[in-house]
Amino acid sequence: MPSAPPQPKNANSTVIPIRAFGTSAEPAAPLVVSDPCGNCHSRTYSLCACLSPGRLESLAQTVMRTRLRAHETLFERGEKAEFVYTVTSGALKLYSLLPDGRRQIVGFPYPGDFLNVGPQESHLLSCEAVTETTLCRFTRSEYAAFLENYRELKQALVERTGDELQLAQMQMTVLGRKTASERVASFLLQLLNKRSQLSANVVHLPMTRTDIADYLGLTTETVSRTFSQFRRDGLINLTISERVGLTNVAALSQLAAGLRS
Amino acid sequence: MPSAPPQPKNANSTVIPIRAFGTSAEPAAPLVVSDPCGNCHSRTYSLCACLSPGRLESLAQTVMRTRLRAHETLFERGEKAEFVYTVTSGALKLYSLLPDGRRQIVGFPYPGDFLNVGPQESHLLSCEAVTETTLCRFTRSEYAAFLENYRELKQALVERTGDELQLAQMQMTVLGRKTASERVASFLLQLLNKRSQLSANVVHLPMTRTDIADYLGLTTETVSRTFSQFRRDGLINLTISERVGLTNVAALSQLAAGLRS
DNA sequence: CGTAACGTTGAATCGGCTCAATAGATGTGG
DNA sequence: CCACATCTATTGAGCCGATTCAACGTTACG
Repeated sequence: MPSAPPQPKNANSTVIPIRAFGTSAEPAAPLVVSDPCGNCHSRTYSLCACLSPGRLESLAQTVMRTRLRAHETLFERGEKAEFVYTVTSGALKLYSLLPDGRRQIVGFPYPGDFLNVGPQESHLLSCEAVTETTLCRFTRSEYAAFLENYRELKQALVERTGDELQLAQMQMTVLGRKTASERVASFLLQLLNKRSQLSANVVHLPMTRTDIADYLGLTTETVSRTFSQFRRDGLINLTISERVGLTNVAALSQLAAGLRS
Repeated sequence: MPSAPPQPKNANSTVIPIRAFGTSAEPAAPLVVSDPCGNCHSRTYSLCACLSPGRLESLAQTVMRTRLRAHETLFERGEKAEFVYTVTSGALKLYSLLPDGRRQIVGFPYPGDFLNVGPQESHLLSCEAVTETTLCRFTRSEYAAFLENYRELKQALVERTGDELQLAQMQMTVLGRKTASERVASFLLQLLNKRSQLSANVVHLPMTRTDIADYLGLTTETVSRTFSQFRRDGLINLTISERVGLTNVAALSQLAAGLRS
């Protein structure tokens, strides 16, 4: 592991090393970032949103901003869980693998999402970048100290984790009881509510069909066929494979809820 | 709703009204309980385990112990979420329903489990008793006050919620990627690690085959067939339908992990 | 008993999977 | 710029695991 470059501590302009993790051979160059948290796009909807400017600044002192290129691994199942992350840009996939290679993606962490907040010693899931992704990284002890000292942060964490649990429970319903087209419709609508909107009712699909399939408990072929069917039915507009226009959100919503064919 | 009977406040012997909720017509009679928390079987593994005797006692002042008969409803989707519960005995099912009646059970809350901890205003899931069940009930404001005053409780809650999120993620893998027999094997092993053990390697199945099916994303018929197959293969011993002896835990574990036929 | 609810078993069907071929997109080097 | 390789997405044909539909067995209870 390369050691971090020296880090001058000016109030408003700090050198924050940005490193590439995982499978990549050469680390990316350090980058000068002024007021890293103040300029952070995801700050308004991440956990940090609950912090006052002063506390945010003290957070900025310990944070290590990191970057992953597409397909690089952030951590793998079984590794010791040393760090805690917030996603600031890009997208990740969080998944579990069965011994024979079957994969279940349990979520696509997006900017503002927190990673690895559970109390477990080692990772139970693996995580890799879907696209180029930047994150804020804390050691678990730094993180624990912040939680102890900043009660509003702990409160926000409780609420956030509760929300994620709810999301997981909804996804269990998708996986256990919905048909292929209901699953795909649910997925598209989920993205529409996730800041991944390009323009009105147009969502970006940074993940491959295989990723979508592994998230929805289907195969690539079924996902592809379902997209084609939706297009034929006038529910979506699909020119590039990673750009979907939802032309009939009402019908998609009904489908996702199980109210249609 | 019947009003609660008067409640003398002796230190060691308190009248705690026990009421039946939900669909039942007539409420059960109040019951005198001495030292309700000290005698509570689930105390050692529920959230309360983190509290000192003194704080536990102050908790006992505000708690309302309640009872549900089998199949009674604790709450339904859409209802205002007024209360927070810990299960002290029995078992519940927590589920979501699609408009056409398809059901997904997302968990079977057992003694020690917490219910309704999320920050949401109204219930997103429904919950009903599998067997006769007793719970401790707090209003959300009492609960919030305890969390603010007893930091160890909030910490325990963070950890507990994180654990549940993990469990939900594992269940997503079951629902999205496992075969019928892998699902049933996973379920049996999950129960084995859940204090539902009757004697060595014998688990109690208080829920119906339909409940199991709705938890595993299968049909009753498939669950039943899989049990029969397991019996033929010498993996389980099934004389009464609600009592399963796991005669070959190693093989079941391999099956559950996806390492066998 | 009779009835109702739950569990088991069988036969036929079907939704989504597997296998296979083609099409499109992206990148590389000559 | 094209030729070629690689990777992803799409489409088709046949198959299979789980469902559906149906019958029967079992248990609980008045």
